[in-house]
Amino acid sequence: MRNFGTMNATIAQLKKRFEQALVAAFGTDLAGTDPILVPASNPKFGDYQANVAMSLAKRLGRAPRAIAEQIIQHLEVSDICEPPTVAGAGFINLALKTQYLETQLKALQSDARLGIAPTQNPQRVIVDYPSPNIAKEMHVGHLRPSVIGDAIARVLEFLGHDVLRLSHIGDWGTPFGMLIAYVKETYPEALASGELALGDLATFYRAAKKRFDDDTTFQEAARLAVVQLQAGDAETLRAWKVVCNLSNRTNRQIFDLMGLSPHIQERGESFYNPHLAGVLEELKRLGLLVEDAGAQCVFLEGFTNKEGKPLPLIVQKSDGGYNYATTDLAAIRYRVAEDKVQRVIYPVGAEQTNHFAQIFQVGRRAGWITDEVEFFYAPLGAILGEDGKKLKSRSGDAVRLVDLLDEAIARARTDLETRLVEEKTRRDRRVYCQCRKSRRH
RNA sequence: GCUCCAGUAGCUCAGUUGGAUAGAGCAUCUGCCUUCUAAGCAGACGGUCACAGGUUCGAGUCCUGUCUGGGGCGCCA
Repeated sequence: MRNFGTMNATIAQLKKRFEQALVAAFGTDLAGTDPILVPASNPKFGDYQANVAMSLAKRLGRAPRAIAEQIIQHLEVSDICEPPTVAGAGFINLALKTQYLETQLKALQSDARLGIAPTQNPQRVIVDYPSPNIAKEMHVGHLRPSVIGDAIARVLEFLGHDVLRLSHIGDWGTPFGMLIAYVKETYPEALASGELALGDLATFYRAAKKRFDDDTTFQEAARLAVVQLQAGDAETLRAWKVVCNLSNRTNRQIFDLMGLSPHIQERGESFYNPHLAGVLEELKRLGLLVEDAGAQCVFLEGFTNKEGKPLPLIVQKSDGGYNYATTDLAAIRYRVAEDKVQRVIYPVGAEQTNHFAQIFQVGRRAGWITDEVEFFYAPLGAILGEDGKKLKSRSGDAVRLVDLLDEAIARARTDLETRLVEEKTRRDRRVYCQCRKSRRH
């Protein structure tokens, strides 16, 4: 059951009255009949309408309007509504009494919770927060999951749920390998000193990406760096830690700028790293794992490739590395087994619909996701530029989030100042006019 | 090729288990506020709900097909 606020309580109350009226008018056969009470389709019909008379016409073998008339003869709602009326094909229209509304509104006004009762069955809920890859700066794509995720978390918390805010940051894996390989190759002194301003890192990232795209031997070096990272190589880990700390500080500043909850916990890909092998083992034990072209896969039901063959979800690459899907599966397993959640919400861009359907399917087939726990993917649209395409900077990269926020704040401030000046001018003019008017008399 | 999402007024979108004459904001036009390049108020205009079938007392809503746009589709995240 949902928890009822005041307006919902009104609907519940009216429904009860209708159920009583239905029994009084037509007998106990109709006990428990849904009165189909909904908000009025148009304000001119009042506040609520009951559509049950039409639905009963065939069953009772009588005209809907006659049924409606008989219902309202037995309907006792005078403490809440004006006298009900029958209209159209057999609609019963209800208008709330002004005095009833007054009483309700006054009650809301004096209630710190605005009439919203805490939930009857609080759950442990995880809300997935935007997961920037910390090898890169946050960009415009992180805005929506930030704001929407935070809003969802606040609403659930207000309702009385135990909300765990987790940022599944990309602090591991391929982009890091590329970066580490590039730093090792081009700026070994920065690695040794441990000093890297993030701005430099962003530049490094672009240069490394170009290097990665242009040179196949460098791609190999990057992949090797990932393996070294996952194998726990000391120097690689040192470089990794420096980058993590810098990046986390910067991201927290951006979170603060957006006014996000201070209670966001970082639980990134590195957190799940020790659990990945266990995920593989369990999938293998369950008979879900299949080797294909050197990669460890789970073949999916309902997903096919261009040739119509079942599509694999790759959980271990042919080079031995793990990927996005593996970490997400580890997170699913951990959240159920260790966090003991009843609900997990992922506000993530809509383009990942397939990915979530796939990992949820594997999670269910592995027995981690049961009917007792709800994994909910909340797809989000993208923020588009004026050309209707994803918002890009002039150089073609995604717009940096900090730039976007700075500009938004600057524009809002300019707009506010303009309005304040206009308002003052208007006030002065009004005073002036009133003076002239009063002088005339 | 397969698959997911979307298509409602000029624009941006609501439309709650299928219910009344499909709504709102913006834009446009008209009028009002007896002095304002402001602001507001009132009204008007504006729809084959992408298209074609089907289900039924009734379809924007459910089913089937078609068209258009967007996303995704083996070792990125």
